[in-house]
Amino acid sequence: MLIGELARASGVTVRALRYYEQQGLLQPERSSNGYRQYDGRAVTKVRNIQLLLSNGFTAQDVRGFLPCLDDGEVALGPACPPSVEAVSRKVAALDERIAELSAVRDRLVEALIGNATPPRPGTIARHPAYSRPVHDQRLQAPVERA
Amino acid sequence: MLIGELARASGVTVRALRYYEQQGLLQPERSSNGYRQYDGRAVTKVRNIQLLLSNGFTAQDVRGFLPCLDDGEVALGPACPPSVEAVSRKVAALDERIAELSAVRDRLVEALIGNATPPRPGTIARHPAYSRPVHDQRLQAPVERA
DNA sequence: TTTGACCTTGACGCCCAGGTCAGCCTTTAG
DNA sequence: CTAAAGGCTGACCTGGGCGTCAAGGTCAAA
Repeated sequence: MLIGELARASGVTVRALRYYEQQGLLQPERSSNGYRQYDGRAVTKVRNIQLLLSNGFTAQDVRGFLPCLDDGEVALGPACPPSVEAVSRKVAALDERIAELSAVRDRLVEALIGNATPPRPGTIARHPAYSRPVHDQRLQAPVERA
Repeated sequence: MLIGELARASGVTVRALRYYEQQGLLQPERSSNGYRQYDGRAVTKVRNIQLLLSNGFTAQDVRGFLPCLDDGEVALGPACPPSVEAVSRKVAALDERIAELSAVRDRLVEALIGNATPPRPGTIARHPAYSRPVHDQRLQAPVERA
């Protein structure tokens, strides 16, 4: 697929795609006329890249994540100890970030509910409508449709 | 407390504090000599500001969050319907962001564990060491110690 | 009284993630 | 053959979140 199609499919701009490539996040093939050629997996990959970038990670951070987000074919996991360690660190970083945001969320919910209830750590009046959401949507798994 | 002390206490730079003020996120008192004077709650507030900024929110976004992060004295909650709605939207935005990051996290963990296990949505081989962390640290509640 | 730490307001600079424009080439449709 | 649509590179611009001087005021200790 060409760059414009990928842009539409993944919801980012053409400019952003070229920028990602310049940052080493994408390596599309080139057809004889010089046009970039992406395969179907790029859609998922680009969505994931954008997702990380829009959540406060830098392009360099994302470069670190990429080998594992790429897809199942990549040699990773227990067979590749150094990268396992690296990825573990990434997971830890993500956990930290998620915990931070969750904390802010909870604080907001507290503000919403406990009007006259000052934030007393320990026993917090919780409204059922604002209990923890599910957060279990799996990340875009590669959808080979091209 | 003076700006330098707040900076040390909250872990941000003096420059950042002045920037936050310029962006309308902080309104410290001024003593007769023109020095900024912060109270104890500022430490918490600043931490929360920095937390949001470093997680992809803009200063404008943070302005929207502030009234509820401020602390218990502020009139909010059911007594203040428009802001309740606004805050609800913020909570939703946070939930979305948390879900996104959680998804990335899970994908990474999958890469870590399921070496020869391609990402099959539904049944995913999970390693106990990489099950969901707790994420239940409450946000910095105001600690009046000054 | 002088030194040093800390404060003030500008103002310019930097990085990052793109936006935008210019000038040109290629492919498809009429 | 020509126009429209899409692609290419290069270059400059932008906005957000600060870093970093510059030039000076304030205050406590020596």
